Amino acid sequence: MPVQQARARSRQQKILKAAASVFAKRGYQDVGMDEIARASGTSKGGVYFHFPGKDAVLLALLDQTSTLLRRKVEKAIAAADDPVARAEAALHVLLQTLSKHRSLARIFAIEALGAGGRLNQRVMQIQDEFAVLIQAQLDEAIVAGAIPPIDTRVAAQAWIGIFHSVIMRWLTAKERGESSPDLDETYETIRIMLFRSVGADPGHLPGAVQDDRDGQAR
Amino acid sequence: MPVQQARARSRQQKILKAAASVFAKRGYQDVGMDEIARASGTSKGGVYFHFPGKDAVLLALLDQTSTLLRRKVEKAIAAADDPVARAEAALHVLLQTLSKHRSLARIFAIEALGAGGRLNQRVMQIQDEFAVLIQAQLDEAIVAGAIPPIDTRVAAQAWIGIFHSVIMRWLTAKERGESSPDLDETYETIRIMLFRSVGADPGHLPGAVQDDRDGQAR
Amino acid sequence: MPVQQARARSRQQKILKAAASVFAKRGYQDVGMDEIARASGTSKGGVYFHFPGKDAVLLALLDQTSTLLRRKVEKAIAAADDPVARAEAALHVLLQTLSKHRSLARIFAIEALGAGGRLNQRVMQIQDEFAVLIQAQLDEAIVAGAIPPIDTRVAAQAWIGIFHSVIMRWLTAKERGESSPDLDETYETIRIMLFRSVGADPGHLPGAVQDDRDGQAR
Amino acid sequence: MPVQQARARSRQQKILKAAASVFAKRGYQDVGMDEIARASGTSKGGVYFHFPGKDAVLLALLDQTSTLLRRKVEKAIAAADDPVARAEAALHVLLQTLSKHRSLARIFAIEALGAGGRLNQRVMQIQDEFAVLIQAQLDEAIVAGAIPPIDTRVAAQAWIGIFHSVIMRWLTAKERGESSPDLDETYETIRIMLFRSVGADPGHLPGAVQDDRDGQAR
DNA sequence: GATGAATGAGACTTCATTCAT
DNA sequence: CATGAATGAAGTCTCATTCAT
Repeated sequence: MPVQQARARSRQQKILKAAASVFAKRGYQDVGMDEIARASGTSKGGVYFHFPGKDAVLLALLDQTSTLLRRKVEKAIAAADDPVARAEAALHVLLQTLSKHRSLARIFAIEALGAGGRLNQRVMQIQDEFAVLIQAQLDEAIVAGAIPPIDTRVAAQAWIGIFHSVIMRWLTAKERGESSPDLDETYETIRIMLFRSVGADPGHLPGAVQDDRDGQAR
Repeated sequence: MPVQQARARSRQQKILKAAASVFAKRGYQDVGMDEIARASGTSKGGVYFHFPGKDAVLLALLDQTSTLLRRKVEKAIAAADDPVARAEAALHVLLQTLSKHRSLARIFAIEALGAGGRLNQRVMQIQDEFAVLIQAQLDEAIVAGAIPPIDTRVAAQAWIGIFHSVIMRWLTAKERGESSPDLDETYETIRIMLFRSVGADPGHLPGAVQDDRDGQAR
Repeated sequence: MPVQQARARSRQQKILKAAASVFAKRGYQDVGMDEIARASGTSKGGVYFHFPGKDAVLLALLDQTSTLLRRKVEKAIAAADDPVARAEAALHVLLQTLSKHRSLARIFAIEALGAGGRLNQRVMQIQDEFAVLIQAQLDEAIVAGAIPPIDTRVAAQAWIGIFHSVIMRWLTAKERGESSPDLDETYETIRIMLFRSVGADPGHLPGAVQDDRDGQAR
Repeated sequence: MPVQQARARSRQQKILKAAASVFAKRGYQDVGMDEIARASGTSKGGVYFHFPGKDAVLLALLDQTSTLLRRKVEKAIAAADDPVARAEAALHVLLQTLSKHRSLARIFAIEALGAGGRLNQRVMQIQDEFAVLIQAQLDEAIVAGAIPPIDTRVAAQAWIGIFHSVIMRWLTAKERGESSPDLDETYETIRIMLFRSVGADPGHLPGAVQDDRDGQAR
């Protein structure tokens, strides 16, 4: 029955969308299945029909989102010219995408990390996946002689860490009494640091041009 | 009544120590006051006599620990020679200290995230405090001409992000099926990246020597 | 879904009935939700599904009971011949009904007092409602010239006070080492006092006849 | 050691006074021993040195107050001229005294009644003691031919009930959204009802004169 | 006598999950 | 497929009472 399957999928999407919204607004821990159900226009039993449990909802959300993100990242990588630019483009597109989906950003950066056990692991795994993508570009860059040899595994993870810190600052600015930082502006500095950190010349790709291209591409 | 006060203080310390242990082992969310009490050799009511609630226990733990850490960091900063080295020494001593107190590291990096908004904010605040320390060194470095001008606020935060990623990898390596990374080795790469990221010459301070000096400073 | 709703309503009734029983037997304060649940053949969570808290159970009990009582009282008022008799009939039927439901009597007169301000207020409100009914009859009696003018508001409240004292004595007789008073006998005296207190002639309605008529009215 | 005994007694009085205040303000159930201790300028252990438990504090308060009240009532009875006036004077002085000590009124009429078991019993006992005093006057009145024969036990209790209702209305007026009733005015009606209820002529003792005399006597 | 830290039973409440309808 | 009533384990917190100092 493809009709029913389609209905089921759409219902699942509705639930995931609603869950993303409430998780971001009130925190994974503080949201009950009741609330997810209500926000989805379903009943508690309905949610349980589609997902085996509360953490499965978040897990599905993480998986679905990370798949989409990875696709975007891969596209961005493919579109860039040289290895280091490719690595940088990966992070840049990640940042730009999440900056447009605050809920998802919060879920990845805070909610799922603090949700304990399985959820935590999955987030780290997803980070790993992105780190691997970046690492591959850095490896190429070394082979190409664009940057000096370095432990690219560690470097890629460090880049993810930088990225994470930017997102966190942005997400928690209001709660900390700061004005929300301008991400584009912040990223100017960040890109320079990324390039320099691996020994690449930040000057060989003028920031403004890069930014414009990226912005239009999406 | 210094006698009773002394007893109270020692009991508080006992509770905090026990709490650190159980929070790290089984997660803030999964630990009940029962468990904290049992681990402290106290009763539930005893814990509540000293702390108004479970989150207050974690809060006290964070505050106490962060104070100690800041002291260490300040000492390390004072002991280093030039501005960039001071900034780097801050992170290095942080890493070395937390690597010796896995429980505390886990609580700062992971558990506090799942403990609700207030705790969350506090962790970010504490990160800010360290960021400010680092930022001050970078500012000096720029004034001294050791590194080119840069948005030191963003840079300091990025450094914290790098540091954070190292800690997270180390904490979750086992759960992710990886072997626990050797932090000293990892840090070799990290330090180079830190220096380079702000345009400093990483070569001017050989790793081994740096390590030794740090060791003596503590 | 009238099926589920029917089940829910019946379950609520079961809970209220059980609560009335245990509250009367062991006192509102000494009864836990555990006990209410057990007595209802439900689980603690089940009680909380239907009532937001322990005091809400008592509140619902008071409301439901007072509605039933008011209906009885209004019927008795309608069945009596002259205004003063109507006022008296109101109290009489109240007494006769509560004397058959000791649990409810105890809950209204004693338990609700120890259940905190809100419940307390509600009981006074309910008393007010009955006082208003009586006051209306006394007002009519004055208009009809059956009794001399008087502050009927105060008078009605005084009647309630008399009624209350009878109930209290009856409820606490055993605990005070007295034999439980015969309410019918006591009421002989009470009725005379009620009539006299407002200047009515108590002789015009012989007790026995009054009693029979009341009995039929119900 | 009479000195120590005196100190002990004064400390007890301080505790009782403080307890009366906090019980009246926040309710017996909601007040903890901590609060009693703090309000007494003592420590929790200090309260336990003087009283075996929380209910013992309230019990002592009830006993002490009721003794004082009984003394006043007996004096008022002795001062009145004829038997019915004596009975009425008992209630009147009770009302006037409690109207000047709202805290105590609330404790007798609400807190202790809702406090369960022993406390409840004691309040009813105390009510009995006053009822007996009144009953004795009514008995004399019957012997003297001032009022027709009646079950004086029931009558006396009914009088107490009327008295209780007046106090309750006065105590809870604010919470019920009413303006606090003027007790003197209310009592005009009440006295007439009291007299009439036992078949006495309320005219034989003009209200105003009676009131003035009573007021001056105290 | 007094203090206040400590106890521990028990209160209320929440919520992920199950399942009859 | 969906509903929502029901479950029950577990959690946080309170507080009368005890007792070492």
